[in-house]
Amino acid sequence: MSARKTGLDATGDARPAAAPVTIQAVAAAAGVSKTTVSHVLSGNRPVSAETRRRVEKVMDDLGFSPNFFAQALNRNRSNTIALIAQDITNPFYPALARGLQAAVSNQDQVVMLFDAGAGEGALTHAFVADAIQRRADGVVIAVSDVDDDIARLREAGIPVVAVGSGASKLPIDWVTADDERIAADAVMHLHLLGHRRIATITGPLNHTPGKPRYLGYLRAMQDLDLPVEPEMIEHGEWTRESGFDAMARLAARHDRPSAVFCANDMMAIGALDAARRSGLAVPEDVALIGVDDIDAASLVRPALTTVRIPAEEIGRAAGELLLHRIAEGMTTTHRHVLVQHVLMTRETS
Amino acid sequence: MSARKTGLDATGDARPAAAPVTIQAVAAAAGVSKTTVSHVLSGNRPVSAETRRRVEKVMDDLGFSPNFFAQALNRNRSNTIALIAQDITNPFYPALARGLQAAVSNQDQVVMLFDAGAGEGALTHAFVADAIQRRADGVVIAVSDVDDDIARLREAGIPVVAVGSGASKLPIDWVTADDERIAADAVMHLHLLGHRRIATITGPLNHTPGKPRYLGYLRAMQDLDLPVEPEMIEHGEWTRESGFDAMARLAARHDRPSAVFCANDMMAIGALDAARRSGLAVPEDVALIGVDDIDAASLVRPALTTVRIPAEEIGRAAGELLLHRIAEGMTTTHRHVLVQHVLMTRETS
DNA sequence: CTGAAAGCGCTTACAG
DNA sequence: CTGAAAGCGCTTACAG
Repeated sequence: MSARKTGLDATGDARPAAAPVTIQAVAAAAGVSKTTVSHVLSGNRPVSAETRRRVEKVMDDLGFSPNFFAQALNRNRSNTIALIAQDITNPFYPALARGLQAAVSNQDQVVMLFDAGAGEGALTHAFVADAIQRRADGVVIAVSDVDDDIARLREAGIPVVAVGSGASKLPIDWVTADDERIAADAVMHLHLLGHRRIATITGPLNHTPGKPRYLGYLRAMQDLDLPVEPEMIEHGEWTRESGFDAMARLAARHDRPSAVFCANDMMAIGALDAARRSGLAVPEDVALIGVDDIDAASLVRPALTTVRIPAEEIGRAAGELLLHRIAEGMTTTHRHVLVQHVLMTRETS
Repeated sequence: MSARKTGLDATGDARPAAAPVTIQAVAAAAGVSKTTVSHVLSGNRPVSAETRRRVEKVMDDLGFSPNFFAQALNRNRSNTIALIAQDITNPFYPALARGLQAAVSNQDQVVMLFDAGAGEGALTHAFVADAIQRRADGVVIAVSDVDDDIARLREAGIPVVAVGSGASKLPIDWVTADDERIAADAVMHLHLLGHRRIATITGPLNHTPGKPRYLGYLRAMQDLDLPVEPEMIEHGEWTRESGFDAMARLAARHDRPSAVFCANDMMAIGALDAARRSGLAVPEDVALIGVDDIDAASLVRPALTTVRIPAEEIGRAAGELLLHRIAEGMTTTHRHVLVQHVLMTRETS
């Protein structure tokens, strides 16, 4: 660690931890049984107003807080939801986490965060093991290609909802954006603006969301009776550099496109640089549209037109699905939610 | 929720949850006592190789996984660290979370995430109550002005490390960036480039890090024997708009600065827009430097020179401090870590 | 409306 | 090297 310590300071008072007060202590002080204390706590059984008041006062005076583990051991419920995220450094996941927290916290659920760090599947396996061992009430899994992990969770009897895995072959609750429609809507938007020669810079085609966004482009072009030309299809790797290179190639053509649908914002920002480098004005010479609405999309000049994926809402929906599933238990029916995207028209189109 | 459901599909198999296998069951199947099973699990007592092998095989066959709550109830340890973050939507916090996870996960600790959602203190109080109730082994608190919450945690006997609270009056472990030096180093950088007329756009001055960054500016100007002129000090609110406005005012002066230290990147990006709007070339007419190194800093054109705060390292340091504190118990000495920032020289200076 | 007692699934002195 | 038993702090039939 390249940190420098500034040494110690010794002003602190070190009170020993307060004596842990148990339900037993409360019962004694209130002159009732543990049973009764437990019931004023849970409300599972009527307690006379007078007794209740007395017990509550004692709890307050003693600062009683029921032991979470003892409760969980009895109820066999952890009130904890695990979120396994692909890469928390990607703003999509924090927003997802926030929505999830919002949806489940009023049910007294807390979220346990696992960040796979954009790494390989090994970490995810470990996280799933943790979630099982800690008896999570449910897990939201926002990592792709993890059917085996999902299966393990279900064997352990833990409800799962997958995010962004319309791709999963497993019967399971999931919520995702409609990537194919996102792409189609982006193309429609360009078409409405008068563009006919529309290119695309795709992501990797073997995975979600690269593939559905590509298919959406194709579908829209066909629906609009626009010719799909192989020269108008460039492949990127989600990165700014790959977007730059792809756009440079398109710009160099004598029959260059008048508009480009980029499958994400990073590539679109790269494309923006390349366009200007090639002396093309945006949007006059080429219009550009991305997907995601990352922070930088609105900070860049000209500000990027893009399709926003409501990550927070996805998190909220995932939380609601999970709560349902927890309440219902495993059944044979599964819910799927497609969350609505929104077109953010800015300056590049 | 503005989502549309696509209905249900009914392909799933709904295997009932596997019968929970206990230590008792393992003991029976292996022909030993629970005591022995417990010890092969914990390694707290020698077990003959032969017995150990047999028990381990049974555990494997039965898919035994010890009940986390029963363990926690006995050991009085949750192996859980709570992270209370100001606003997980701000990229600083996810990076912090990642560093924290990295530091504590090899000690079998898991992180419980609480996102205060940039909201007021009420939520933080609730989170602290949760952390206490769930018997977190420790908490990292990355919210400012929460001395009362910190006090409650200490009363409950829970170790705390604060992030970014050099400001706290409490004797406590903390880790933070050296905001005053960050500002001073930024000014030094501009000075080295030949600038003498250096302005600043500050953040709010009543809090960390607005105040220390302002003080660092003052200190550096004095150290460099540069005059501190009130006209060269503009106050912003961390936002892009406030940066824009502040820069517009500076640009309008006949004695405008040749360089501006902006206390964060958002304001610097606003300043960049304003400078160009005023017909000033960056960095030829005005040089600009920010703080944070948000994603957009390198995506904007010209790319923003800034000072990077290593959030992930802060998280890692906080995790290490916390682990220490958990191991040592409350003592009267406290550790403080100042994490090293790094100058990212790009195109605006 | 209230209690005594069994039980949740582990760990850990105590004893051999 | 191994076990029987008490105990961690709750919840919940069962009984009154």
